[in-house]
Amino acid sequence: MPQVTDGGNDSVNDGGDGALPVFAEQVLDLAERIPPGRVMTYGDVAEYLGEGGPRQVGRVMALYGGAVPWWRVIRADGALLPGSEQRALAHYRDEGTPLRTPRGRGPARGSQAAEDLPRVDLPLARWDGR
DNA sequence: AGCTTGACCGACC
DNA sequence: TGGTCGGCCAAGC
Repeated sequence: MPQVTDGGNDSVNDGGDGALPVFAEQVLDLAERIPPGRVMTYGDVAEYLGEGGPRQVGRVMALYGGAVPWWRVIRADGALLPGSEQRALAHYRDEGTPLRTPRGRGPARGSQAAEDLPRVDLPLARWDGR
């Protein structure tokens, strides 16, 4: 095998299907298979795949998240995406995802943020892949 | 080759 | 309850 002609184009080692890195495909596939009413944290996804870290998962979602139910992948603290909270919240209410009200059950006490955005009840809605 | 940033996480105060 | 610090992994400049 006479030289490899330097193969200038190294990398691109995607599954061969295209411009989508394998890791990204894994993340998207997993995101799609998350059942309604359930959520996973970035760290969980990374741990489930056994590769990369939470940040890499976040990157993939940021780039290709538009093709999957991005609202089912959230941060470890249960906070929703800034700017898309309302959109995600609408999906949660529709899917019946366990939510946790900021404080207070019952009659709200005056001091409260103008919006009272509920957060996802992670311990309850967390999906481990089973 | 090195530095900065990012849809992050966990520990600590 | 919430803000800060360090660590992790990859991409962009």
